[in-house]
Order: sequence, then C-alpha cells, then structure tokens
Amino acid sequence: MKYKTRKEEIIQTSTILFKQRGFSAVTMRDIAKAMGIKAASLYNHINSKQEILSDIIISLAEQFTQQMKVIKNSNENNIDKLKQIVALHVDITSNNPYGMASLNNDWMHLENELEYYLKLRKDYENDFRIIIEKGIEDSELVKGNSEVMIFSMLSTLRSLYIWLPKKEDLDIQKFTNELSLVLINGINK
Amino acid sequence: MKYKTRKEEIIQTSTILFKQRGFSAVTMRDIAKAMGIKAASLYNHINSKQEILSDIIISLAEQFTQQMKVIKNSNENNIDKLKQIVALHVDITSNNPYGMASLNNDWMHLENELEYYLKLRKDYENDFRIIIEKGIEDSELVKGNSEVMIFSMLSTLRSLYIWLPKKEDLDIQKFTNELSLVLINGINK
DNA sequence: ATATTTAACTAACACTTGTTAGTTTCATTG
DNA sequence: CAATGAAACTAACAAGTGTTAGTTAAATAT
Repeated sequence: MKYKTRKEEIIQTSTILFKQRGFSAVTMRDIAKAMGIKAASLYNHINSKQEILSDIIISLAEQFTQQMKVIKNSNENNIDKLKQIVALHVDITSNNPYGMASLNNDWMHLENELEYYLKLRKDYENDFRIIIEKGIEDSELVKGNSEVMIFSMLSTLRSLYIWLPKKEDLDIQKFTNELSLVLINGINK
Repeated sequence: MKYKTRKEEIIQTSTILFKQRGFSAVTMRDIAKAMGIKAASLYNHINSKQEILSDIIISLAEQFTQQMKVIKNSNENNIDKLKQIVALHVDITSNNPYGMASLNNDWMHLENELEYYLKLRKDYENDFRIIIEKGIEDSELVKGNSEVMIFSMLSTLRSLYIWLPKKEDLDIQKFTNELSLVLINGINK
C-alpha cells in the first residue's frame, strides 16, 4: 500500500497536476480521471477543491516557518545559519517537489487560509532578514545591500522545486554544499 | 492618450490581471470589467484569450533570446558578459514588470506558440551555459558545478518581476551593480 | 447472518466559461 | 448630407465548473 488514506492519495495526485498546470487550470474531473474514478467520488474523502490546496500549502509553509525559527535561535554563527537555511530548503523541496510549486505559484488562490499563510511567510522572511543583518553587523558578510542579498538567496531557494526533480539520483548532501558555496561565496575566482 | 491602440490597452490590462491571479483564473469578463466594457466588445480588437497570452509572452521571450545572442557574440570577457545578462534582465523586467509574471508562470498555457516559446528558452539557456563554461575554462570563474551556477543566477534573474515593482523610485543602474556583485562575488566577507 | 461502514456510482444543480451573431451608436470621411 | 467604419452593446450558445443528493455494491464488524 503506497498511501495511508484515500485522502492522501487525492492530495498527492492533485499536487502533481497542480504543478503541471496550476490550481485554476485543474478541474475536479481532471483529478478524478487521474485516479480512475468520477469527480463526485472525491467528495467522499475531501470537502472541497479549496481544502486540497490549503492542505498542500499550509503544511509546507508551517514546516518552513517553524524550522526557520529553530535555525534563527540556535547559537551558531550567521554563515552557518545560512548554510542551514539552504539545507532546509533542499530538504523540504526534495521531499515535496510537487507541492512546492503550489506554495510558490498558487498561494493567492487560498481563501480561508490566505491570511494565515501570509503571516507564516512574513515571519519566515523576517527571521531571514535578521540573520543576514546580524551577519553584516558581525562582519561575517560583506557590507552590502541586505535586501538584495535576501532577494537573491530566497529567489534561488524558492526555485529549487523546478530544478531538483530534473536531477535523478542526485547526491543531496553534495548538492547542498555546492549550492551553499555558490550562494555565499559567489562564482568569481 | 496613454495607449496607441485599443488592443494594446486590452493586453496591458490583461497583463496586470494575469500577474495577480494567473492566466487561468482571469476571465474575459474580468478583463472587460477592468476596462469598463462588456466581454463581447473585446473581440472587436483581439481574436481570443489565447492571443492575449501569446502576445504578452512571445514578445518578451524574443527580446531575451535575441539580446542574449548579442551578448554571447560580443568580445568582452565572460564576467562582463554575465554583468550584461544581469543588466538585460533588470532592463526588460523593469519595463515589463507584469508581463514577466506570465512569461514565468503561464507559458505552459500557450497553445500554438508553445513549441516556439520552448525553442526560444532553450536557445537562451544554451547561450547562458556557454558563457558560464567558457568563464570556467578561461579561469575567470571558480571551478565548480556550472549547472548550479546557471540555476542560481537564472532563478534570481527570473524572480526580478516579483521584486522590482515593490521598489519605488529605484536607481536602476545602482541596483544592477549591487545585484551583479551579489551574484558574482557572493556575500561572504 | 445481519447491520454498518466505506467508497464508488449516476444524475443533476446552478453558475461560469470563451466565443459568436446581430445590432446600435457615433465620429469621421467623401 | 450620406456613407463608412470603429467600437460599443444585448442576447445567446455549447461546453465546462464545483458541488450535492441519492443510490449501490462490497468489505467489515457485531
């Protein structure tokens, strides 16, 4: 048995379709067809299309925000904290390569949970900012535009979902190190 | 007169809505309402919803691919070529902050032009790869994983559309330099 | 064996979708 | 002034949307 519950199976199937075409372009009939059943049967297991989306997004967002707090509050230096953020993104993304697409592209279609999602994201980004700015303050990072640094790192980390699934049998540990190196030390010789 | 033709006005209006909600979630009635007319009236100026999307995406994709070719074939060193790629992205994105959202998120909804778009993108990425690999070969860049370098730079550049519109009265020249610095030299002291 | 639960089904709903046809309004042109 | 053309309109279409109601068949529990 691959899935614990039928609901999980529906969510997993939806996640794949949402990544390919986006939440709005996927119909309940599409999801049902992919599972070999009729659309109405889905409602024996889930309450609405909206519920599928928020189940996908909120659980991921909570992981990020919670883990980020742990990293921020640890007592390592700021460079090592940044490396742990990279590892966090690689870890969550490689375990949920499809769901990350919804988190990135379809969060605005959340209804009841939209506000909660925005708060999670804001908390996450604030913690990120604090780490970068402390790193500059403590002379671990170059004295530059911290907003540009955050933007650059976060853009790359958020795009992992596009890239990771293309790499079969990737050495996660090695990749995390290579990515940290590029993000932190750049590519200039 | 802000727009040359009514068609341009429809495309501009659509572009803003597509960025907010995505192509599939925006209806012809939404577009019409935003312009203060009825949906059927749009068809005096455009042939289909699909045509709006491809008008937005293809023109942008052509700019990137064409300009990339110019950069690749110039006779500067590879670091300077990379700086020019950063400038190219900042330039096109700051002039089309909304359209870039469709290019990034809704290209898969292209129908007739999908194949053409994919070719443009592939050509662009190939030229990018060649510059990075020559940079390594010529010892301008560190000897690292070139794929990770391309992924990291391109992810950041592709995300500019999210970030640039938030910055009012931004000094484009200065920002381009700061971003180049972060992407090429990293953030480590 | 009987009762209950699980998970599928068919049929239908009210509404929304992109698009077409035909008409009207009105400024510009001959 | 009459004719033209641009750009709006109303009305409608066929297909597709998420979802509900009620039913059926098979597995599980009593």
